[in-house]
Amino acid sequence: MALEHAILVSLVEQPATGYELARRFDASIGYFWSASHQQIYRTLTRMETDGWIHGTVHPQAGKPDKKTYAVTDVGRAKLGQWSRQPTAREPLRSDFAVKLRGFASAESIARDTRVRRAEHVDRLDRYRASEAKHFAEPSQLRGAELGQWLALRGGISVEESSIAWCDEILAALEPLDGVTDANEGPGPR
Amino acid sequence: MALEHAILVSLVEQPATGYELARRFDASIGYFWSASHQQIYRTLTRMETDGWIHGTVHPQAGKPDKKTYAVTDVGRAKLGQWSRQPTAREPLRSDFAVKLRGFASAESIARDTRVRRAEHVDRLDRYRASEAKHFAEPSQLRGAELGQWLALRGGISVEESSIAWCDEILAALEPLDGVTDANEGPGPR
DNA sequence: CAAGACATGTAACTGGTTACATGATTCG
DNA sequence: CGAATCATGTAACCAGTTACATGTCTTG
Repeated sequence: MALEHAILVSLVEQPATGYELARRFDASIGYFWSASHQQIYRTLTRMETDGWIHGTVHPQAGKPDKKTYAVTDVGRAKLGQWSRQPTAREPLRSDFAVKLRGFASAESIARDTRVRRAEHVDRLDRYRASEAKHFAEPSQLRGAELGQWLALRGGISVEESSIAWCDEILAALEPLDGVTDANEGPGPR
Repeated sequence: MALEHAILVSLVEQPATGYELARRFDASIGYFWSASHQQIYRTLTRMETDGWIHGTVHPQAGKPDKKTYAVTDVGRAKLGQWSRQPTAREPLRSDFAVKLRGFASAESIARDTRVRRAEHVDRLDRYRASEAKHFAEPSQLRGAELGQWLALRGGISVEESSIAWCDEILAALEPLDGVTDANEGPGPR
């Protein structure tokens, strides 16, 4: 039920076509809510039917038409309503943690952990760059900007603690190097 | 695709009935992979059909029969195979972060944040208690136990950073107290 | 100009959620 | 003894993923 609201948040910030939205969901808003372009198109259709957004078609010579969506008053109202409602607990689902708990192979866990660590470092860099660029003076922020900054702070916090966790795992696995098993010898990968 | 594997991990640790599993998914393994009892029953049926687990029926006088599931060799093999495969990135989905970013009402965000903070504190306490009880001497851990401990460490790390984030949000909102709006006056709740 | 990437979508499948069902046990 | 809760499930619906489709633009 919340993809719709994530789309509203994004369209309120700036109207967009389905394609542009899809790209925002690969970055920015996508850091907190992921969605594929297929989902987005389907949801946009439903939202327009329901009158939450309104699409304006721009014919393009030779190309397929573009349709830019903007939030209607109804949409704004729905978003406000949803935002004010208490948020339910957010259940976790981490394949990685399940694997770790099962602990079938120290080697593959170490490999996974290194990959994850690199991804987290990458994200953290981007978050920090974004913070430096857009929110140099946090104490001055109000309203929507403050919200954006706080969301970003959450992302930074998550990434930092994820990296720390990866380091903890790698440190714990190190002493096991070579000790663990027989089916990891050299060979094709 | 991973509920099955979470179930395998849990059943390897200790065979159980569907109901017992459902309760484990409210705690322990459920901290990393949530699932409702309906999902669990459905998945157990499929897993038995596929030969990953085997259920033994215990007739009970007056009560409905109990069925205890244990992992078969096939299941063990499947689990090992899955565990050794690289883990895909885990997309985030947080209603809370989306709301924060939309920032419709400082009041309701503060309320949500306080509730979340309390939940995180609660979990953190349980994790820490569990750590103290089961993993007093982490440097001695090996294999499955090490995995369990590292997973728990991840939980602790997530909770700690979530609490810190909540505090940051509350600190940023405080100066706005009373400034924000008109529709929050005293009244029934 | 053919091959690949970009831009925009539909359709089918699968996993997760919500609503309902049924009998036993406990408690006021 | 009736209401609430425990224990165990089925069914229908909805959201998310994967696979496919189609036309354009870029580039070697």
